[in-house]
Amino acid sequence: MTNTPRRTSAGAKRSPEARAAITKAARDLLAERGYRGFAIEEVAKRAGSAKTTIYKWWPSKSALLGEIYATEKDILPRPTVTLSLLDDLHRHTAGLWRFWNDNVFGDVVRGLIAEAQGDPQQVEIFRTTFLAQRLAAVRPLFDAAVQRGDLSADSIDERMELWVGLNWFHLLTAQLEVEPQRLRRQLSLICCSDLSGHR
Amino acid sequence: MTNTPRRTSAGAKRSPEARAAITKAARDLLAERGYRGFAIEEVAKRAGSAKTTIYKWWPSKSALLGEIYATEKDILPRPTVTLSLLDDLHRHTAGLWRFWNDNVFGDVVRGLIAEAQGDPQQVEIFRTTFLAQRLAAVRPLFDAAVQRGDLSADSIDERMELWVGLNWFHLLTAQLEVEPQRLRRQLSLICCSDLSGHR
Amino acid sequence: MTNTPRRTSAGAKRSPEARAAITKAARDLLAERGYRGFAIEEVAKRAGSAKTTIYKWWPSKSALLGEIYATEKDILPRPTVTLSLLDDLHRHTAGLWRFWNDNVFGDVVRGLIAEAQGDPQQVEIFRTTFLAQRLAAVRPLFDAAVQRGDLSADSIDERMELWVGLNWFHLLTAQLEVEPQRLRRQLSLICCSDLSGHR
Amino acid sequence: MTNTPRRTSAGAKRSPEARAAITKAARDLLAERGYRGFAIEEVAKRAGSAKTTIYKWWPSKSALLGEIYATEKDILPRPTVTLSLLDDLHRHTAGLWRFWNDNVFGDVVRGLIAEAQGDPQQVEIFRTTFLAQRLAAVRPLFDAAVQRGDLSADSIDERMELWVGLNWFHLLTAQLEVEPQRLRRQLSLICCSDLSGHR
DNA sequence: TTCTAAACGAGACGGTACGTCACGTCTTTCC
DNA sequence: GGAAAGACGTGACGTACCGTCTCGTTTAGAA
Repeated sequence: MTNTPRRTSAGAKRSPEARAAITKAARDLLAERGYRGFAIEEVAKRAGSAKTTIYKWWPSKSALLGEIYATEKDILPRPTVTLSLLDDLHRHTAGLWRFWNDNVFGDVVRGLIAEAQGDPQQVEIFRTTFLAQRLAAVRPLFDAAVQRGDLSADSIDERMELWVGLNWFHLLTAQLEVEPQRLRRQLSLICCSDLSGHR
Repeated sequence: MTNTPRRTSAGAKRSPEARAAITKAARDLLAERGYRGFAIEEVAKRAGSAKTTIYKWWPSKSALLGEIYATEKDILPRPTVTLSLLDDLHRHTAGLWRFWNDNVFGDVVRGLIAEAQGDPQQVEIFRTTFLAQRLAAVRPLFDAAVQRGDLSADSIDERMELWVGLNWFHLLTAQLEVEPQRLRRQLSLICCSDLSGHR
Repeated sequence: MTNTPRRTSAGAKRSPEARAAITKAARDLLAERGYRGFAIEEVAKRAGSAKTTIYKWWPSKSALLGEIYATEKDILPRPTVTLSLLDDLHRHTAGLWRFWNDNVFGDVVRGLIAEAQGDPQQVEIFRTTFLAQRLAAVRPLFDAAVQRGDLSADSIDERMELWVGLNWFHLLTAQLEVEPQRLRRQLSLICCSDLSGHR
Repeated sequence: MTNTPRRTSAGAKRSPEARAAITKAARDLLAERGYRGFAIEEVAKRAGSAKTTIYKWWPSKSALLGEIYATEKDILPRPTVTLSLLDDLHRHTAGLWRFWNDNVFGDVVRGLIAEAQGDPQQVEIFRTTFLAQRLAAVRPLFDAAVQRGDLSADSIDERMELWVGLNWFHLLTAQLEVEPQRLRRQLSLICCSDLSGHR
């Protein structure tokens, strides 16, 4: 046997210290210098780690950024479901924008989006992992609305895309501070049940 | 007297040849290598020009790309106004996505958005120049709808943002090829005149 | 966390190949194009090396040139000591001027001197490293003369400066080909043991 | 001088204002930034003049530097003749070094020497014009010594070269501040009448 | 226990592109 | 027709990160 795999196990295990030091350094660096100043070289220096180690575990800048964001997802505002999709979405969106604006995480997401561009493969990865996770998080709000009969099931994806687009627009143009009523009006369009009366 | 100001004008004029050579080289390079391969250094080499000359007239990569995009965009059919905002928007959006998808220009816009991230100043510039121009181009469609009494004037900006967000979402996730009916449904939400019935 | 050094270990060693390739390229370039045509950029290209690697080990053009000069200088016969300082100095000086004149190395030293001007720090470096080395090489001649009782120990530095000054004068005015007797007479003043009879 | 808008003349003659403004700007610049910071571009800017104008009248940087030095030659310490060459030379040399050290003129001469290197033609020009003038200025001291019978006429040039070499050595290594007795001892070797007793 | 593969730090290295500086030549316009 | 203003190509500068590649040093599972 021992054909394909070879070597069941031996050798040192991945050091949790190194891992922690790297993600911490990355987070700090991002907080201090923003996406622009985020360089693997600098992360390694601050982590007291080696570039090789970083490249070993995170094949790309995006991978590291993604992990940072994911790690922090617990802090992410969890959507709550009430009786109105608009209310739910408004509350959640406002919270999310505040979260992006107050922390570095707006920068992180910006970085993720920006970093992915230019490499089709990365875009793919970004869409299927990161974005999918985020979408899964809000989907319950829409599902509940469908349950209530407020909108049809097959329009969920289309509406969610509009919602994500709106988020990105505000994030990428650094316009996360918006008058609540204005935001609510925009969201109401997304929640709009009337899909007929357009000429 | 008029001493202090001292000069109306003198000196060689900006060479149209150099300008043309640079923009042409930039366009070609972009077509050949996409946004990733777009380097000022290479543009200069191809244009038979000097880096300094480029930096003199276009303070940044983005500025040069923006100009290229703007001139190229003129080739696109201008949005046309009929009697239905949804029709107009659908036609224009589909054309735009095709334009982005078939040429490198999807890449260019992606690059412009990505490039701006990480430098607040650049975001500002991007928003006030590039984005503003693009928005001005579609606004007539919405204006016409207002004229027709189909929607209220004060909701134009909010709707346009939703529209841009939708564009960006599809652009940045490399999903520019979409079933027409699906796109139409999403756009219908943006055009939706019904803003009531939401709690 | 623990800011204390987590690991102890050394990195890769300086590659002798790179070093050799760089000095060789530098030597070749110097020979072909002289001091004027000597550019770090070109050295890097020829060495198949990276500019950064050069800057890492030789902080300046002068440093690299200095090293090249020093190693090349070793090819020169070391100054030899006989029973007469004047003879020794004459032989050595004539040989040095020939070395300067026949190769590019006159140019190199000229360049080193010229380059240093305008930056006090570089002058300092030039004096304490390059010049000091060169002086150490001739000092034995004078030491021997002191041993023989031909001149006093405390006048060595003063005499050597005169000697260097003479060299530089001829080098910097491109007058390295001189009638031997004339040179000998000038050197004889430097070796002169009579320090009296002057008011 | 006149910061008021210059440029009176139109037509054919060389403008003295421009000339004066350029040399003044050059002098100031040299004083402020030393030889390193001495750039034609900057001189032009300060003079409110055009680079072309400078290049028209002074074919090279050296030419401009040379003129600056020459202009100031009236301030140069004039050698005075007494009964002792050593005294005369000592007084003159000390004065010269002080002059170089206290003003920018040390920098100017350094610049002239440095600038000439690398271009054989310039070295030639430097030697036959600038250097010749300077040598002519001290020659009287040596002539007087010959008159007094202190040294032979045919050794003048050789001694003067030694003297110039000594000056340059100290100038080019930024060692213009020297203990008087030390300098005197070095000069005494140059003045030394004893050309025999060397083995 | 001993062997040995893996993880890790350090960091050298070849690259690519950056944005800047000063050069010397040129063209245009003003007086 | 001299001089200003200044655009331009040229060439090199020194820097920042990239991602890959040795080097020894630990470390811990397998023999």
